[in-house]
Amino acid sequence: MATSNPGFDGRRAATLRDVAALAGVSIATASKALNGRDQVHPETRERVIAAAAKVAFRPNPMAQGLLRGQTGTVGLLTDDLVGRFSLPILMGAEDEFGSGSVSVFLADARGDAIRQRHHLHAFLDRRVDGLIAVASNTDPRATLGRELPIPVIYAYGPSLDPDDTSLVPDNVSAGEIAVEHLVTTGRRHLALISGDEAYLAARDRTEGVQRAVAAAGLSLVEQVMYGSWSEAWGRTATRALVDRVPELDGIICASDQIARGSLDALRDLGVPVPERVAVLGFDNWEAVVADSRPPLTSVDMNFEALGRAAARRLTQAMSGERHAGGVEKLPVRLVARASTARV
Amino acid sequence: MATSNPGFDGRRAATLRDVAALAGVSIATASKALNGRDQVHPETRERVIAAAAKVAFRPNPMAQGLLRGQTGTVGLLTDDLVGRFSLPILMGAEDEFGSGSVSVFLADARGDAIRQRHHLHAFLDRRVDGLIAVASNTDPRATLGRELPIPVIYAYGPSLDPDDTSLVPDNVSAGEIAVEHLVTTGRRHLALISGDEAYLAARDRTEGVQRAVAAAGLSLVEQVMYGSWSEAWGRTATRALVDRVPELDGIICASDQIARGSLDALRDLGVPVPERVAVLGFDNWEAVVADSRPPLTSVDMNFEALGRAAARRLTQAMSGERHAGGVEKLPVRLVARASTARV
DNA sequence: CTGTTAGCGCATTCAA
DNA sequence: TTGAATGCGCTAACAG
Repeated sequence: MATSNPGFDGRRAATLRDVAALAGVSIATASKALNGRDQVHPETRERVIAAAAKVAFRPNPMAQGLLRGQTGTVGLLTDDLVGRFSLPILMGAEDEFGSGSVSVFLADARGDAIRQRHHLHAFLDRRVDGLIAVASNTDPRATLGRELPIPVIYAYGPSLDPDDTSLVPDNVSAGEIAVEHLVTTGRRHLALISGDEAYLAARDRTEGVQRAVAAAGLSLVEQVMYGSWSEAWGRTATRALVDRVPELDGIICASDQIARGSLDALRDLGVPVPERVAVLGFDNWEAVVADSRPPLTSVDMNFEALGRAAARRLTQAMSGERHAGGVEKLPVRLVARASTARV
Repeated sequence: MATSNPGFDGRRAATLRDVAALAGVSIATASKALNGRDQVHPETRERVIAAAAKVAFRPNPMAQGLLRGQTGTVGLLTDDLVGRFSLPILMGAEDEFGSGSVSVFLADARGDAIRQRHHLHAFLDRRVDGLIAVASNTDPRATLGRELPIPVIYAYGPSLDPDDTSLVPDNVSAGEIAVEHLVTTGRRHLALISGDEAYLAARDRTEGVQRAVAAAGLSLVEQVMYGSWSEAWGRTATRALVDRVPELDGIICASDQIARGSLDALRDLGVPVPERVAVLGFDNWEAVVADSRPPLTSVDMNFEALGRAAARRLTQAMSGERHAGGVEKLPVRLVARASTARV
């Protein structure tokens, strides 16, 4: 009769007890059978497995966690959930973890220190096994703490504490790659329209550009122009450039948005791209590069790969590997499109 | 001597046992004291609280969860983590939950059914208390399942199952609001450049536009133009429009990107905006509306509010409130900028 | 090979 | 007012 059914009721999630009862064995034996321990008769194991399948048994992670002192979760603490930059990183990390058996907690501090502490403590209270801190820009940032009981990987914006482990895109290399591409495709009179100088990303890209220009035996046709990250700045700077430098044949813009502004200005001025001037941006932001006229060559910062790398690093650290710490720069890549096509 | 220290060792997280030992009471008493149960001497309570503070005691959520059968976690299952649309929703939800005591698991299925099932089961295995499913567009989608043991809220893309609870932006209303704004600011000869007709969002916005145009005693100067969601389509359609309809004085574009293309085309053609033609978009995508020439009026879909609403709904459902299910449409709002300024 | 026992950390009986 | 005992679901000793 139904009333004599001692265990599984169909609504509540099945427990090991239900499985054991159904298979007619003890809880311990059921556990061993399901966990692949030897010392279990093959036939018994089969019965248990069948019973588990029948009631759709899934071990309660809280019980397992309580026992082994681990939760199988990690925290993703971002400062900029809506931002274009931190998001692909976050996605790469989620992707890397999600394919395994760790689950990812998400929290957005929005660049606010109070909220950051709040979420950090929420994560620690939850007993996450590790943490990835994703910044909203590449400027070095305060550490989350030196004495945290779990490993932390900083992604995008590195920690100021050299003992922490940080992964960042190589913006200097990005600048170099940009120049090399333009030089390779025959440009000689290059200008750089940078972004907001307050950002390390702007200064790093500038450094890379200058280094590669010098290495090519050239020099920029005009002093580096710093401004903002906007299309408007790209337009303004480009108009000034075209005015002052007739021989100009390549414009490096420190972001896709600036480049988009530059393209629009050149169009207004009747300067053909790429025939007379090549234009190149950074970040390879799909929404901008794909639909601009012409499509925009851009340096992709490989954010998703960065996120995956951070996840792998964290996994290593969580499994006990000790790392020296420090900042590791990850490679970037150029995506060529029509705006720099050889003429 | 240090060796006689029975409890807290400084590295391992403090347990209630440590607190109790330090305060010289039993575990049970410590528990009661910290949880505000009465039947505890005020002085004892103080001692316990002090001890807890001293060792930075935080209750282990796995132990608590095991006991009460709840995890205090929810799952956020999105189909489009990088997408502009689902992301603000996700952010709103995270925001709403994060301020409370529930933590948010994140998983991205990328529109893939296999991955979706995988993550769904991962969430269920984790014993999340509830789930928010965020789609990548507003088209109705398959339910995650009728017999799930936890409440689910569908955000953005509604579930096909009418028993499920779904929250979506009101795209029809969005179309109406757009027309009303243009009519109010004196435009009479309106055209609609829509998006990809395969998307419900495009058809809904069209419906709203047509309804409001009729209500204003007007009619569109040209048949609704369906195409893609791109700038290129905005440019193409606009050129055709200007060619065919000299009296045109208002263009409604079904997305900001289309509108951006429209603005660029009008600029190329020498048609002044907003003096001769007003242009309006949808989604209020900051990166597009702010830096376009002129800044673009757009209908904001209030995604963050939608995310927060979904979170609140889920919270209610998790605390036992039964809801009828069905699709609820949430209000949108127009953000006026220069592209539709009254002349 | 299988079952009994113990315990992860906590909250809640119930007895003192 | 306090404390000993119980159990959430599970795994790992150990004993049979």
